[in-house]
Amino acid sequence: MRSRPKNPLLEIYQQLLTRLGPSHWWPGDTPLEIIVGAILTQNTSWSNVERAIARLKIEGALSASLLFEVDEAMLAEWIRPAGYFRIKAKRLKHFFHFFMKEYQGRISRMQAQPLEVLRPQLLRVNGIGPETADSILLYALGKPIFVVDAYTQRIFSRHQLIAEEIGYEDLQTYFMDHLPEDPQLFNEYHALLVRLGKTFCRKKNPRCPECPLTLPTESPRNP
DNA sequence: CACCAGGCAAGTA
DNA sequence: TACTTGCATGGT
Repeated sequence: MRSRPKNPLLEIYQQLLTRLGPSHWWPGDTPLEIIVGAILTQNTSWSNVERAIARLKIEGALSASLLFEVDEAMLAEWIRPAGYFRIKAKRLKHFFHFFMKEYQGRISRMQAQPLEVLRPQLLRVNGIGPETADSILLYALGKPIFVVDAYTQRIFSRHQLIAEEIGYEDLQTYFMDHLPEDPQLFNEYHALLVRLGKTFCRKKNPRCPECPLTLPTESPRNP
């Protein structure tokens, strides 16, 4: 009688942590900056987002009241390097309208609300979808929600741990059903997946020849 | 040159 | 409901 296979998700996590080391994530100095970054990075490389954030800092625009008040067209110019700059300016305005109206532009007020209230609220803001909402909840507010992204989906489907066509919520449920509800764990796990993905799991090399991840799925069953 | 990057919403049938 | 398309800059 063989012992129960251990939790594959935890094994993969330990493996990534050992090989890559801890991440120090999300790149952002304040919760507000993390929120802005979460919106700007939609379908966009982080290096482009960094330019936009740098510009916002130069303009002294990384505050809730300023982002609420600033002219949308001017904001668009500031964030131009992040791409989709008109639509993202609109999305930032939508979020900060919501943030001022519901929470007076204060992170602590927002943080005081439970996850079950915040997530649906965020999803109703035009321009905030599941990944952006969850990134804000986890990385800016420290709420225990697992962030799924393109890398998560690609890495796990290439290793045939999940179906290729799995949806966001199902994949998130898969993780959260098999991991302890710990924001720090969710944070580090997602960070590790992105770092692995950036290096080894781009669309370019579908084979992932150098992928350092070895799977716990096939426990050696003796013939 | 073509393709891609830590999505999302709006339009179509 | 289930596809498809627009959005846009900067790196490879």
